[in-house]
Amino acid sequence: MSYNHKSIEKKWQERWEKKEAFRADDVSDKKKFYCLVEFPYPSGSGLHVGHVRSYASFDTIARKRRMQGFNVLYPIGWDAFGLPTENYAIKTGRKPQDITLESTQTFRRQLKALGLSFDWSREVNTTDPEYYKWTQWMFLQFFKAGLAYKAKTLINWCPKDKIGLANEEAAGGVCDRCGGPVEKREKEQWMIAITKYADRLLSDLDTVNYLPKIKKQQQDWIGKSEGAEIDFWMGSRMGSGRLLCIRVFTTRPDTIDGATYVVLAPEHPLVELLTTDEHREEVEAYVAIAKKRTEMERGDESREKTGVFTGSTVVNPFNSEAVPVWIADYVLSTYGTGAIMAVPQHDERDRAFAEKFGLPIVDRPLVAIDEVVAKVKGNKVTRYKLRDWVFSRQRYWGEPIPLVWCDEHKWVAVPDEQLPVMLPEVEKYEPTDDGESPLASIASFVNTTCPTCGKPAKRETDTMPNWAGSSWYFLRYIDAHNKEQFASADKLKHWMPVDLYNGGMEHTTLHLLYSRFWNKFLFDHGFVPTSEPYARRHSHGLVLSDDGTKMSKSKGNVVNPDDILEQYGADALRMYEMFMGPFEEPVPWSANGLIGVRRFLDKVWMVSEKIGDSTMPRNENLDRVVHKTIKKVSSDIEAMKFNTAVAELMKCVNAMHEAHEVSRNQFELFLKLLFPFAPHLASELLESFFSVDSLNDWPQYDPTLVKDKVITLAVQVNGKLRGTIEIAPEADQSEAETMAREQEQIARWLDGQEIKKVVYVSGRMINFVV
RNA sequence: GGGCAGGUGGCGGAGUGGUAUACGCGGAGGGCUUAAACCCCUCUGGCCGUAAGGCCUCGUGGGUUCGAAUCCCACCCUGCCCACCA
Repeated sequence: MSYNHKSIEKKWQERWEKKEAFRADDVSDKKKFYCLVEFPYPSGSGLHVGHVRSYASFDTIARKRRMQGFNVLYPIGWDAFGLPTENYAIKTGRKPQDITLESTQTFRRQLKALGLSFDWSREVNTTDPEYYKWTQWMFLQFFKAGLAYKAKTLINWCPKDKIGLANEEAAGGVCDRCGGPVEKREKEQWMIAITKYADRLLSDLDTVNYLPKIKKQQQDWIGKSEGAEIDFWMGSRMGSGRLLCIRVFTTRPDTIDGATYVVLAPEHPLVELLTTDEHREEVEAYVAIAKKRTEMERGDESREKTGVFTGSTVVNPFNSEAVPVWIADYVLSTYGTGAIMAVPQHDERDRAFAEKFGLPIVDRPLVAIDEVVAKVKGNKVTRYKLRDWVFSRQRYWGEPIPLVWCDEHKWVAVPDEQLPVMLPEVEKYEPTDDGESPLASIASFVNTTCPTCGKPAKRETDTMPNWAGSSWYFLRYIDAHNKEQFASADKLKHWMPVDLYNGGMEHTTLHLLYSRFWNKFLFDHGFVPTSEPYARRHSHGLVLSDDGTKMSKSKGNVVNPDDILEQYGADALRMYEMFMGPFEEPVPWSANGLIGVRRFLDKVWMVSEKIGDSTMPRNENLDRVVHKTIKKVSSDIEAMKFNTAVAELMKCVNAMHEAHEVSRNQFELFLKLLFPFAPHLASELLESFFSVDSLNDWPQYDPTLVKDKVITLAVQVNGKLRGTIEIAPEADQSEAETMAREQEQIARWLDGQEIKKVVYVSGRMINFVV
């Protein structure tokens, strides 16, 4: 017997929309609960079943919280700037604005068809000028605080996308966007000094509740290490008469006595000066090759160590021994000082290098760190792996950076009242051949006047990365239509921090770190009330294709939610995605699994047809089942064990299905538990039998009913199961022992044996040790 | 190479010191039906046995324990993340 999901789901979605049933109150006596899911990038292909897993699971929590009397904020919006839309625009000759509008319409329709309880009145879109006005304003706060600076740096350059990448986006030497290899290129870029916050981003992890693996990954990414900088001086003056020194960074100053050579990164500024004439040719050839190597190649640890001698020596300041200076690409210019003291005895890489080039390996005693640092006049320093954030993109589809170049006043901020700096319409979206943004070729955009002196000036033509808009969207939800401020202080104070935040593991070191930093900066300047934006962070596992691989358009194994909604309904899809496996872990899609969940919902419908009247005597066994279900489902939702919560609901319905009669009260309790998982069906049945108004409380279990009167106790002999007995749970050992011995089966095993010990665990088992 | 998470029936997975395989899928048999679908009932880890019952089983091998999928040690394998960070 199948229920009509189409009419039921449509009816309730319309009703919720009309009533604005999920609108959060900015002023309320209720306790607030801010429940956040990462907002989607509205791609042309529509919603992915992976989105559904995250949104449906958190919808369950949001709905349960509302029933529990919380004032719940569960918002949604669009993270719409970025390359996929721009590349699609280039390919099709359409405007990114039009493509984005179309994609968001598709996503909105699909999300509404899932019956998710988002507060649609707070929808935000990062490409809306009313939104990016504030992204630009926040960038200017960084600029005014001296945290945004333009620097000529070696950047990761993707030759295919013609775009500079942050280190985080170029991990492993591969472009985060297109998967192609990344090159090094020198470029003037806007940078944001996230490293100034490295220590706080690390230590404040102690104040938040993140999944342990998320916390660990952030710690590793920030990569704090304590060490010392020590100068190795040249023994004699160079030809110019200057005395040179190499400053090395080491985390092991105590091993300095065993430092038998020094290594510079090929990009180190002293390479030129230290190379003697007879080694110049060799050194220059090596440096040229090293520069061409991608990070990927240099990062390949299995690769044979390479290097070259400069011809110079410096003095180990601890023991005054002369040590040779080498150049090798296993030393990175971007970490520490770009120079190391090599201690083959204590470092595997140094050892491999020393062995290959016949450098001395000496075993010498360790020295106390403080003693070394004092003797060699070094200084203790803390270094981080974290790099500053490359904030410029030579691309069209992003927020224009609101700065003006004036020859007299250098970089000048666009005044607040002139924000937003609107993204102009252009003919072509491709970056220019020299890699500049398409905005650079629009004279009417570029040419302006200096806000300070009024003389002719030029606008910055780079745009921001799409991590900009997503770094503060959770703040805008709080006051989405405010024209005077990004959000009012009162409302921020009411809602922040986010109580629970869910997203993918792939955003742990990008979005999550950036947005924490961004929020901390705003906090330091008095714009937001909390130092940390998210009190608790969780992550969901990928929904894989049924063959266990990632779903991808190119492989044609993408499951379209529209087809599922049509055939099985929103409740079935939502519940199946919660049932398919543990929330945090990747799980393959299974069409059969979906059918199983739909059968369960049909069974709920069938049970409704046998609901008795209120004069029926109580079926106490079924009462017990219902109250156990209340207990388990409640705790499972809190622990985000949605899969076992669904299993428990299934058990309950199976019991109701088998029972001769199901009372109104029993069924009502069950429907309340079902509501956060399958809100349409539960609402429909609640309305026909009871009232949807009854959804203003979450069922409480009766502690006496969740305890069984009689339990099955396992009886073991030497730890092996030999039988079971039915007994009261509170029975003491002697009762259980007597009863067990009466069992013929058990008596046989104990016959003629000397019982050394009896172990009794009340409610669990009794074990005879013979 | 390092870190993290894992390895349980034919499949997705429950169970983290006390009856291994909850729940779902799939499969077998039966019922309903003119027939099929839906639905309902029973069975469903392996081996031995007519049965009662016994033995084996949670990647592999050891250990701790009255008792181990669960704790410890070693090894093998898979996934994810990081990867020459001095």
